[in-house]
Amino acid sequence: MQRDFDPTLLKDIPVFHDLPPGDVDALVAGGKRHDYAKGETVFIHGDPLSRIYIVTDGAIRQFRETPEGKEITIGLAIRGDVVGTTHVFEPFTSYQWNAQAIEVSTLLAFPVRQFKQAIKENSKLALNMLAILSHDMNRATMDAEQLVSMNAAQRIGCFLLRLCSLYHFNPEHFELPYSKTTIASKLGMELETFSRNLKKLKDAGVEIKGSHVAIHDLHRLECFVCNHCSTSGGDCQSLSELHGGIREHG
Amino acid sequence: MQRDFDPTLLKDIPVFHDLPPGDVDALVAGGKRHDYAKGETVFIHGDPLSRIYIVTDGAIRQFRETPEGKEITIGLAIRGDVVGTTHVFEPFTSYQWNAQAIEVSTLLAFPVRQFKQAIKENSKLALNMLAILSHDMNRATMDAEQLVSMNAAQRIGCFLLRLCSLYHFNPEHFELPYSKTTIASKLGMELETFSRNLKKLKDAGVEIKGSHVAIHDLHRLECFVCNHCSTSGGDCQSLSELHGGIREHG
DNA sequence: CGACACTTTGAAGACGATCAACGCCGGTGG
DNA sequence: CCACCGGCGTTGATCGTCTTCAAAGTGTCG
Repeated sequence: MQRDFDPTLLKDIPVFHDLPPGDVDALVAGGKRHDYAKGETVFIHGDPLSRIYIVTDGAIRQFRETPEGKEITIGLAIRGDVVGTTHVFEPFTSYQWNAQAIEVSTLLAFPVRQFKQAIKENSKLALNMLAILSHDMNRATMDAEQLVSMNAAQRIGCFLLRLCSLYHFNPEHFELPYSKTTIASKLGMELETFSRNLKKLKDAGVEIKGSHVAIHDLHRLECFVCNHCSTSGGDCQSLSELHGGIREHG
Repeated sequence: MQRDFDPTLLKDIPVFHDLPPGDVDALVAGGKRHDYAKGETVFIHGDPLSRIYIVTDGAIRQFRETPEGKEITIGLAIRGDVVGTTHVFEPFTSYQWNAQAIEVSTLLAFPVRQFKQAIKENSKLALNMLAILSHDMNRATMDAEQLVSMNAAQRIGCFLLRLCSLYHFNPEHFELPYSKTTIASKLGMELETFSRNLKKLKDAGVEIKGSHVAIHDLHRLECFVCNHCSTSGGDCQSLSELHGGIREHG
């Protein structure tokens, strides 16, 4: 059971950041590798809360379903992210939402009880979790803010800018890492709205064909996203400060 | 400096939960009591990040301003809540939003550096912070979810239900703890929209006159909030599970 | 080629934002 | 005591945005 994992899977995982190798090994020994096919379910809302997961490869979509069946994407977790953290310290006995692999994915699964215990005993681990949660919280706050303050086209623009910054994409030429359906859901809009608003982004110098994106003029897109500039014609130097649209990932 | 505080101010503060009294005293000795008048500013976006605050009395509104000047309420902090936590573990050097007292308020202010150090040295304190952040994160997630899945009237209904649960109000007869303007902003809608939708809540058996609220039929309001029931005519037993509308505060 | 998932497009309607005017109330000052 | 004012909330009319339903287009993979 110990060392099921390709050690490279454990590089640069924020949860383990700065932890002595011995600690990491001990933790990992208590985990178990799970592999998922694209579309496979990790857990569903109401399942007994048994494990939390560290994503070492692929992408996991977390979502809730409204009573009418509409799916609301809560978050997308990729390599290095943790799924289920916020469940650990709440008195939940079941998962509060669904998680599904949207790509071929590899997760490390840890029994909740054991992971919680590890956090209690290892203060460095606890600090890492605090840093992760703080960061997630700030992102959630910004996402909610954008939901009420920006229109669909601007949210998409923000998303693209953030993608470039996060993954060090070349703005002139990159591929969307998720399906448009997934992105639309994550941005809190319908797929049709997403599709239609891609045209509006053309005015901001963004071309999207299939999953290929070309941002011809970064600065123009930044101004487009920041309403102030579009109305006043002025410059927009502090977008990242204002909206976190291109802020760096921990 | 030590013991500026009425000791009752320190009862039931989640940050200090289960901490040995000695630890609490030591922590509090490093803090400073700040009092604010209604409307007074605690800090503004861009101020150097110097302190985090524990609310021991009153209410603090945290908000950002869009470039056009619209204010977006990020959260309302009341007795026991912490303001600025998510700043501590991020590489910010300035506050990322504004904080303002919306009532006469008392805060305990702690220098960020010192508070961070305390968390590093006191693992129980770290666990408390983890619990708080987890809880806030779950709330933020639910708020964002409601923003995209419910209409204005339903969000207001949810808010009222949550109020009753949180403060143990009698649904038949209670007063809004915040101004309608504040509530509307917190729910991500305009004051006019809020005002208009109060009428729609009448259909769900809710009467609001001034700041006085009377929910005549809890169950009907819960069904109103949960679209499933309104369309299918069915019962709605698991609202709290579904939407957190009436979930308990840590 | 054909099946299927994904995406685009069109038309209609619901919803909330915005602008503007008005009502209500508590406080201040004459 | 009354007039005036400012903060707060309500109401009405209009407009833009997003959702919804329906249909057609595109791509991939067997």
